[in-house]
Amino acid sequence: MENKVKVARIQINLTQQQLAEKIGVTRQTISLIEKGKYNPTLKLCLDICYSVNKTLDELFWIEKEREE
Amino acid sequence: MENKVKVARIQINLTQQQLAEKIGVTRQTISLIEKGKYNPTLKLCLDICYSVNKTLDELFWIEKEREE
DNA sequence: ATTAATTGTAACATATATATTGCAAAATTC
DNA sequence: GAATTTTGCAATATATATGTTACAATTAAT
Repeated sequence: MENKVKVARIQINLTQQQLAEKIGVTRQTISLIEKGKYNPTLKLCLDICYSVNKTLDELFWIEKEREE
Repeated sequence: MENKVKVARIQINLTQQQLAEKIGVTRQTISLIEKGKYNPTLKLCLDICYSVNKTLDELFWIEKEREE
């Protein structure tokens, strides 16, 4: 579950801890999401988006791999 | 957790059952998501997007309510 | 080089997303 | 309007997202 959370977070100069607090989630959750090891909930994705001023597509969109 | 899944699904003429099968999930899950009673997983959101040819922002984006 | 701050990760607990089955209500079709 | 399809929903079960705590590894600051 790759994404661009880490880049966006660093762009606005937040640590995982600070982002987590802003959202109201634990740092571990942020860490695991950034590492692509979690499949986050839509609500959490939205909260992350709001906190870093990005949209869902900007942070979480993944082009569908072609199926032939 | 409002969204535009139902509209998109009807646009391409699928029943909940058909969409569910296309995605590999149960009809109940689709039903609850359309009703806004579920907070789906990012992976599931993406799979729905792929199945109805929409992006995350198109189906699931919710403008942040202004806080003050 | 040490210290402090940040991040990765593991084990276990809890909350909740999703599955399963079944049936009732609505909507479509004939 | 009866039959069929589609959808809503309830109860229970299972899988997994997230929390909690703690510590190691890495990076930044002094």
